[in-house]
Amino acid sequence: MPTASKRVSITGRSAKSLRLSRARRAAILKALADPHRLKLVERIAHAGRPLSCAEARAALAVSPATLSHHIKELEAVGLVQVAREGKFIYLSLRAEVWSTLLASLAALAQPCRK
Amino acid sequence: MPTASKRVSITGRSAKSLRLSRARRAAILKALADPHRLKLVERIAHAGRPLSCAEARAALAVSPATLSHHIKELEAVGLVQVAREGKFIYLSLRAEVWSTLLASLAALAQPCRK
DNA sequence: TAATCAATTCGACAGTCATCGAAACGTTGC
DNA sequence: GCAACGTTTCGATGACTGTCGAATTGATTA
Repeated sequence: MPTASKRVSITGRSAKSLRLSRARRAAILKALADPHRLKLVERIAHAGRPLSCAEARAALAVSPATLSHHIKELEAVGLVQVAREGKFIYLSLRAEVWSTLLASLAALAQPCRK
Repeated sequence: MPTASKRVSITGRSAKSLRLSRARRAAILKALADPHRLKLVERIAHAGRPLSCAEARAALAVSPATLSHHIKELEAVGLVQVAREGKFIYLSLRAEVWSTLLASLAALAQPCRK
């Protein structure tokens, strides 16, 4: 089954619809599968504005090294965007990736809507 | 913040709504985070009927031992139900758990609908 | 009972991962 | 430049995980 539009550059900003391969879906799910990272994503999503690193640290209670690792993980799969401003960083959710993931999972539950 | 209804017995069949803790959500996501298991869940969902173990093996191309391991993993988090009929087993998706998971993830994306 | 087949369990192995302390990097302000 | 601070990288460690072959269990059939 040949797939259509291929604009999966992770940095694909001007997103209309983007397609997630099963491997990529699994990678995103793996990034979400850690309790700390899931909590972090929740905080970012609920904040409604870019989340500072200090806020992230307060929410997670892990060492700076560990937090940095988790942030890099979420950034690598394209779920979270990292903005740098001088010394500080700010985290925000990539809405297109998130909604595409949800759509993929929702479509999966359909009993073959062929 | 105290949580309401607590009917999370995994075997909670007569489901109205069930609540998933973050830990449980993370556990389910971890179960989905493996490409083989994700593919298996897709096949089960798309089949529209209980999937035989032979079909699962054909779809995954792993050893019986490995398949058994993955099935147990999916069953442990309550995503998949295993029905035994003599020598054979049949796999089906727990719709309530699946829809609850999706609802949790979807709610997460709301920018604090307070 | 014996043989056969589906599925599971048992080790074992290689690879991955979360975690941290310590050191390094980059920015800000003195 | 130098000190302070936020963030990242490095190295190590302990725990977990996917995988398989071999042995086992349990049900069916000869």
